[in-house]
Amino acid sequence: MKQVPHPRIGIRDVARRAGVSPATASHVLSERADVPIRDSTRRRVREAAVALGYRPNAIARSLTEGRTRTFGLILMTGSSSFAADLVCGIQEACRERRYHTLLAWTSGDPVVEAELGELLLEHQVDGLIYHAPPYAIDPDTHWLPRAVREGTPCVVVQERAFPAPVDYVITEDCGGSQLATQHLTELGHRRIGFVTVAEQRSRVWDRVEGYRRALLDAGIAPDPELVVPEFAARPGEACGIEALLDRAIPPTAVLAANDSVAARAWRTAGRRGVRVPQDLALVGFGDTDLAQVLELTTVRQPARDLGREAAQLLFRRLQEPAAPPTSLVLPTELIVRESCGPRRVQSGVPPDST
Amino acid sequence: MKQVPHPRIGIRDVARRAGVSPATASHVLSERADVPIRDSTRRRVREAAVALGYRPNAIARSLTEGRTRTFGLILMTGSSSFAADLVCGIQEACRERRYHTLLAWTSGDPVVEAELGELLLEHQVDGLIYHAPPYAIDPDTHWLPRAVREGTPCVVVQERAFPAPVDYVITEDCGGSQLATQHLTELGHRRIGFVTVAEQRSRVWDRVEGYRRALLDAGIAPDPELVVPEFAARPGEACGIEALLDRAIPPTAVLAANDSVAARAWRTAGRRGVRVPQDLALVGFGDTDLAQVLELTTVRQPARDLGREAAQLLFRRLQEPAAPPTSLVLPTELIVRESCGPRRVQSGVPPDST
DNA sequence: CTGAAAGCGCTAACAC
DNA sequence: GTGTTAGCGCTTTCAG
Repeated sequence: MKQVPHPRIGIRDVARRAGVSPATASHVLSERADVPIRDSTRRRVREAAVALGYRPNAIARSLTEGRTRTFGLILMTGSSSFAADLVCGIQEACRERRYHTLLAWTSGDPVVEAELGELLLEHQVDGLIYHAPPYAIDPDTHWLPRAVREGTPCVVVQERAFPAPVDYVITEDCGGSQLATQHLTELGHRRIGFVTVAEQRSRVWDRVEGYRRALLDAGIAPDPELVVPEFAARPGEACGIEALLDRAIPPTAVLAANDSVAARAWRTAGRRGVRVPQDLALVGFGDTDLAQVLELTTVRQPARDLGREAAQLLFRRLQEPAAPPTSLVLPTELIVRESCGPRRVQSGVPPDST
Repeated sequence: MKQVPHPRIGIRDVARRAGVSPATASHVLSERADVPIRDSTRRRVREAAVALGYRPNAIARSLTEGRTRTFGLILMTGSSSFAADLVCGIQEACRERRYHTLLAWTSGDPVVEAELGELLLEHQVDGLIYHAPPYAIDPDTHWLPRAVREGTPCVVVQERAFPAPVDYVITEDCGGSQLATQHLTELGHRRIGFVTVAEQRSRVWDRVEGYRRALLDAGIAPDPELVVPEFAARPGEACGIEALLDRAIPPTAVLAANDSVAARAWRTAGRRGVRVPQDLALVGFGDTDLAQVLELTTVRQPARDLGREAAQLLFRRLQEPAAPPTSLVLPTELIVRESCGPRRVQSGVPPDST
């Protein structure tokens, strides 16, 4: 019956019970190997701690140590699946070092973001992980560049240029897209479309670029007509897969800027009687839960690794604050599932024409 | 050029610059209306604070105030879309009160969970929000019941029985499922299947129960043959939608325990030449991003509201620690999209037989 | 090897 | 109205 209700017990209680001073207790409880303490004392302190159910107060500790063992995470992302994996990766990397994540997940309002960011800084986070769409960021007024100047390390995820000296982790989207396109050409497709997204995200640009390169490599001239935005610029305008299917000679294969666009394209095509993969090969981007559920061929972005590496970069910078800014590029990978079907014969071209 | 680099400035600096004592500065900066302070002084302090770019240290404040303005969130959930909405809801409710969320997102390992939970407690979170599958929890040894006993308020999300006095927020799944099933009977379906999930989650039970009730209401005897698990008990065994389609008289409509099961069913059916909605009406559960993308008829669970209410319950309990345990049940809602199609005529029964 | 004392940055009583 | 003092719970020199 060691019921210890409210009266939170502190290190002095442990010390008293073990018959030592708080300082000694602190030394053994913080596993400080460099301080020589008699083994019998060590044991006594530890026993006292368990007996009392001692739980160190991280707040007090933070105040003295001048660090909180906490990272702030600012998240504004469309794909919750990506975010979830990212978060899990971060937490994985943090676990062994007993670091935490203080979360600021906004729906995209920069004002809210700034407010939450400020809050994170008040809480003295040891570092920041930032993932948000690249709206214009003024280095002088935006909270993040200021925080970086004041010495808070920051790594930005999935962006390449940030107006402050930060570390980057990104995925190799250009290569992934190239691989995916090549897969389509190898399957026999010559007329391949791309549904992009409105925002001029550098990530999406890379994907279009990879697509272009693969086309060129296959001796196909990229047709600007076949690259269309998912969202209409003006209401009523045909957009996305619809626009592509409306072309005089519609593509036989389509890449989408992300899995969600691909999934929508799949549905829309189906409604028009265009079957995937029989009539249309489709590939997504991201390998989110959507792609997994739909058996969608896609380019895998290692979101979990992204999170893990982001945290690692932060840890590295805590040790070496002056290390040169790093950009880590993680490889993508083509995941072949069912949405492209087997090799097909191009219409108009006889099979194995000899 | 008010470049203030590293030397973090504290409240004493502000006080000095304003020509007041730290205490006074603290009073005005914490917006304490009850302390009478001359307006001119107030202004001076505030000006000094902005001029110096003062940022309060939340850690120090927490230590004195005895609370951290931080909630801990323990998340182990299958659906990232649900989790994302939940988190956003929590953050929404926290924003105005300047509360934070310390996150522990585990992949389901109870050992890791306990470790992270302990960490949250060390960080002195003011409250806990818990969402995880209901594996067996021993009230004597599990960290959460212990934390509750020691006085940390906790609200558990989407579970009904927890071996500790906590508050609950759940969704009205039984009613939602009933509504969905009723929708199917009204569409003319008499043979309706249900794909459940292996885990005996109380949430899923509710969904099956609602389905049964609606069947009974429509004068249809529930056929146990039509309730199948998504995952095979033994490898190789037919399961999920496959098992249902293999029945002598397969169902014309199927409810799934969640959207992801529904999405898989859709794909699997398609592969067997069974079209949704023409040959098979399908309804999901959750209204996750999956359902939205697929135009899947589903039962909406207000995940965001769930998060908001969870945080509210915590706030309430901080004010009234002794308030009786509360269970909040949030309404679900049938979202009709495309996966059930229009009213159909039951095979064998002539249309509008008069 | 261990303890005493100082202080992290802030707020809360209580003087003035 | 405002300043002084005393901690919050812990770690950390630095003596002993």
